[in-house]
Amino acid sequence: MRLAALAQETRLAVFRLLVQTGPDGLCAGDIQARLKLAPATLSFHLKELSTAGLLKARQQGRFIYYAPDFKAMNALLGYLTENCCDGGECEVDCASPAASTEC
Amino acid sequence: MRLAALAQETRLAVFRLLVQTGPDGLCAGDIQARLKLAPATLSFHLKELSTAGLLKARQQGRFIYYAPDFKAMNALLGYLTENCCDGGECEVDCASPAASTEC
DNA sequence: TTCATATTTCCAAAATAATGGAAATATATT
DNA sequence: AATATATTTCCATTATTTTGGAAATATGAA
Repeated sequence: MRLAALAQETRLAVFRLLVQTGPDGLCAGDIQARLKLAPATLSFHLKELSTAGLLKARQQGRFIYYAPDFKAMNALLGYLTENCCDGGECEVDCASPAASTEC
Repeated sequence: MRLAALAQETRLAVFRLLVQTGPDGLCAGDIQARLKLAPATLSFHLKELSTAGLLKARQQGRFIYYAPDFKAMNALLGYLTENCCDGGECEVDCASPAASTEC
């Protein structure tokens, strides 16, 4: 479950760091250094995020680079508003979050 | 943490049911009947969602109606894409999820 | 091949969260 | 006041998740 994958401080920090970094991503070691995590801990969370489909990994020599899967991220955002107000019109501002146009 | 509040099957089911129902919401008993939850269990999750700021409760007689706080929901969606690609332009489609215009 | 570095897997301990029965509270109706 | 219904709180049990040390694996460099 993707939401669950993001619903954990450490994993959210990892994901957001990668979102901010962009498509090139960061290798595990860099993430570890930036967020000060034990290797095993980071590895666990990277696996969770990858399994959830939120991250894409690519090996480059000894390094493994992780980057967000932006498509998956979008799907997740869409999911939350799906069928809002029973599919009908609604006066409430339940779409187009401010940041969604800033990317 | 709002994400964490939604990252639990039962709570997500409750929230989505309420999103689909709209601003009028449903009383606890109706939610309970629809999702077949033990009263104590539902109460626990409603409190989690409320504490997270995702639900608004209004008492009406003996009943307590719960409805989504759509503003909070939007803030949450925005949060995820915040600072995407370091604030710069990015070719990746990391905004405007399909469903966000359908509400 | 040997050594160094990057990352993961294994595993067990610790922490946190979910569940639901039973009792408590709150409101309404008679 | 007595009774009925809606919902919550209390609490103990169970289930799940997180953590990180140590060992294993993988890749590259000398």
